[in-house]
Amino acid sequence: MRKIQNEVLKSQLIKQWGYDQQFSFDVMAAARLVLFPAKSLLVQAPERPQNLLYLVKGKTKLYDTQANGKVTLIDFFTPPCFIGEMELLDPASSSFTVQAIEDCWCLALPMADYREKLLHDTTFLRCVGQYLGRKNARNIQTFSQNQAFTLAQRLAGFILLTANQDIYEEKHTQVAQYLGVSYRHLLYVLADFVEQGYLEKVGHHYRVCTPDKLAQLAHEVSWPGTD
Amino acid sequence: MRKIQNEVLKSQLIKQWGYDQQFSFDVMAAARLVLFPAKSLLVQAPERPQNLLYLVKGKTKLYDTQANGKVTLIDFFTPPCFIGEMELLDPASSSFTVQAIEDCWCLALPMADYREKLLHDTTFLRCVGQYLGRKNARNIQTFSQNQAFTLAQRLAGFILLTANQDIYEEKHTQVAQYLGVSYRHLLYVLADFVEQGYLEKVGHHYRVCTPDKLAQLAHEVSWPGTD
DNA sequence: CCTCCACTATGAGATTTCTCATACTTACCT
DNA sequence: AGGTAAGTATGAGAAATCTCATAGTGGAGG
Repeated sequence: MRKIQNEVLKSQLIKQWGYDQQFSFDVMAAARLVLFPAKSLLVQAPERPQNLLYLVKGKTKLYDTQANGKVTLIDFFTPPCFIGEMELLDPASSSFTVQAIEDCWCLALPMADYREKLLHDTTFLRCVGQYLGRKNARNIQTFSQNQAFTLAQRLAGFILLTANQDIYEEKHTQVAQYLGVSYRHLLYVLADFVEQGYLEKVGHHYRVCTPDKLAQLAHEVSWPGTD
Repeated sequence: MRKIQNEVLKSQLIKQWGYDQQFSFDVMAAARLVLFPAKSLLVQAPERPQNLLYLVKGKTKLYDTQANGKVTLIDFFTPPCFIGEMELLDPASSSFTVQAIEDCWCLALPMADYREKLLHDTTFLRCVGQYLGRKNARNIQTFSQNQAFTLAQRLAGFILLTANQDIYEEKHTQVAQYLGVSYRHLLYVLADFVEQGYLEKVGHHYRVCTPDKLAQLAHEVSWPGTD
C-alpha cells in the first residue's frame, strides 16, 4: 500500500463517487488516497482491516483461506465499494482476505481514529445500510440469473473480470469450485477457448487474445460488484 | 394481517430473538405482534410497506411482478428477519411483494411514527447493517455452493422450503426460472419424485409424502434465509 | 360461445457436464 | 535424494440438462 499525495486527484475521485456525501463530518480531510499495486493484499485475514476502505478504481477479489490452506474464492468487488465495512459494524464477523486484481486506488479512513465516530454517524450508517442492501439485491439477481448460463459464457465473463493486463492466471481448482463446475469440464472449455483462438497458453498462464469475442460470449452474464 | 393481543407471547418472542436489543428506545411498547395467515401478503408492491416488520415465526417468499404480469421468484425469508428495512433506509429502492408461505408472526413497527426515530437510532442502524452484511455473506456462500448440486437435490430442498402443510403448489414456470433450469427438466425430475413415491399428485398440486426422503436428498443444500 | 394466452405435459435427440481412472509436474518437507 | 500433496492434464463413458416440437387444459375477455 502506498500513500498518494495528490490532492487534486483525491478530490476528483471523491466527487466522482459522492464519497463525502456519505458522512456527516469532513471526510475530505480525514481520508487518505492510497494505491494497492496489482496482487497486493488490501486486507489480510485473519488480521482485521486497519482502515475502512472505499474502492474508487481497480478490481479486487475476496477469498477465504481455510486452516488447512485451502483457498476459496468468494466474491469480487468493483468501484464504488466499501471494503472492511462489515468488520467495522460487526465485531463478531470473521474477516476475509481481499486482494487487488489490478492496481487499486482507495480512499482510506483509519479505523483506530474514526471507528467510534463512524458508528455514531447516522448518515454514514444509513449509507452503508443502503449500500449493503443494494449489493445484496444485485447479488441475488445476478446469481440466480447466471446459473442459467453455460460454462463457456460464465467463464468468458470470469476471465474478463479476473484478467490483469490480458493475463489470466487463476488456479483452475479454485475457479472450478467458484463457478460450480467440475475441474474436468473447466479444462475442456478452456482448451476449447484456446482452440478457438480466444486464449493463448503462455507458460503457466493464459493470454487473452480476443477480449471482444469473450465479451460477446459473456454478453448477458453479469458479475457480483458489476453494474 | 391480524393484530394479536397476547402480551405474554409477544414478550416471549421478543426475548427469543433479542428484538429489543436492536433498538435504543423501548420497542417493547412500540411494536405490535401481528399474524399474517398463509398466502396473505406482508408487503404488496408497488405500495411501500407501512410497517417495519420483523419475522419471528413462519416462512415467506419475495417476488417481483413485472408490468406484463410476469412473476419472478427472488428470495425467501425465515426468522429472524427484517422485512421492509430496505424501503426504510433507501427511499429510492423499489419494493417487492412479500407473501406468507405459511402462517407468519411478525413484530410490526409503524413506519409513519417511527421512521425518523429509526433513521437516527445508531443502535438500530448498526444492527441492520450487521444483519444485511451477514445475510449477504450467507447468500453468496449459499448460491455459489448450491450451483454445484443437481436439480433433484436443489428441488428437494426447494419443495421442503415452499410447501405448506405438506402441500406443494408452486408454478412450474416460476420455479424453473428461479432454479435456473429448463421447464422440461423440472418436469422430468418432478415426475421422478412421484415415481419414487416422494410426492403424490393431487389435483393441481402435489402432496409431500416422504419429507424425510426429500430432506435426505437435499441434505447438503442450504437455502437463503436458512441457517 | 369462442378465442387467446399462459401454463401444463410428454417425446426425441442434442449438448453440457460429471465421474472416474490415470499420469505428469512442481513445491515442499525430511 | 526420496516422499508426499496439490495442481495440471487427458481420455472414455455416463448422467444431467437443454432445445425443439407438439398438444391438452383452464381461465379471461369479447
